[in-house]
Amino acid sequence: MSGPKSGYDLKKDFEEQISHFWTESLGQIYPALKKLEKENLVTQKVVRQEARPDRKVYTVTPSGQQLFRDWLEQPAAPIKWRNELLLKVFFGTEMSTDAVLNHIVQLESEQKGVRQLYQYCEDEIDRRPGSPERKLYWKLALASGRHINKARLAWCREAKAAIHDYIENQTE
Amino acid sequence: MSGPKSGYDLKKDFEEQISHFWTESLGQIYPALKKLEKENLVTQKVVRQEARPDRKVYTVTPSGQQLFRDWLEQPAAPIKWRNELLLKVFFGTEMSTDAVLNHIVQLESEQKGVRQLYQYCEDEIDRRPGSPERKLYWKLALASGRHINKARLAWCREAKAAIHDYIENQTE
DNA sequence: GTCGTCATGTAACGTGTTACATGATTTC
DNA sequence: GAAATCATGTAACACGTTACATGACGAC
Repeated sequence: MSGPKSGYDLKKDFEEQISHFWTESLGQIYPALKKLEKENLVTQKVVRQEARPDRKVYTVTPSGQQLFRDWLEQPAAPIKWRNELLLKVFFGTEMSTDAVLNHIVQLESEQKGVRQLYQYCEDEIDRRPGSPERKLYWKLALASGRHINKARLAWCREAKAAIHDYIENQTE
Repeated sequence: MSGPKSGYDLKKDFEEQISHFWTESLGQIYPALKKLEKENLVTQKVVRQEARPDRKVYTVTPSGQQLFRDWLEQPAAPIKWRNELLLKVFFGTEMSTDAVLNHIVQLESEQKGVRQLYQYCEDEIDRRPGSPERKLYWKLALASGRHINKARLAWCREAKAAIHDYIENQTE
């Protein structure tokens, strides 16, 4: 985000700012930067350091910025679903009800942790420097995660109740 | 799901039953079935048909079922996030507010369509034959989608309001 | 006549993760 | 003394999609 960055810097940015909705590994970033340089979308500058490996700092070129903006305005690709937990719940008939409940309880406690993380992140945004516009969009992206998180927790409650209901009607 | 199936059958099952949280292409399914057969987790049976290509029908072996059950009870892998729309919103500072709003409005109308689809699916489950247990888990998996859908729509409303708010405070 | 469905599969390509390799410095 | 951090990168592998190929049938 804004300003010259090395591949390593980018990875850290991804992790702390947008890991909630996007992940990228170094094995992708380094080759990508090389490719972008070949296409003149970024330029490289080697910054020598003492007692530390050289940093290769990249800056986006005007044509790179143009391409980025064009990409930004194009409609986003739909999300591809790959939710292993739901797949397992779907096949719940092949397990004991306890095993299914286990999955749900695990998701629930995981999501309770996520909820706290979001709270912390939102406070962080306020504390950090940045323009109101920057903060607005950062918060919006976070807010989406918060809504999804809430939805997951609501589902956990509902799912637990539905399974308990089923068990009771079964034993009657 | 239950009973011998061909690769083609599987693809259709994936599409109509679990496409909301899992996708799989034929280019994955056919090689996978071959591999599973080599490992004795499924057996193949060729069913000749007239005026139609032969069907290769696969049945899960006992050891395949055991492995499947073991897999089911193991904790699910966490979801990897790749939400292009949120990534674009996050970089909203590089676009006009209108362009950002466009993305949100598009998501909103898409999700309104999804909402109707979920309603239809839930009615379908009731209409179709199946054990109460089978229906329970199918509905639970669907319910998750419904919650997430609702969360997305709520976020759209919130996001639109936040951006409009920002615009108003800007022009003052 | 063209398109979609049934039914299989391969091959090319693109995407993404993980492990490995280097090597000094700092922290526990 | 071990592990994490800084910083780069490559290579092997695994995962996934798409296009292609075949060929008959039925619907429009």
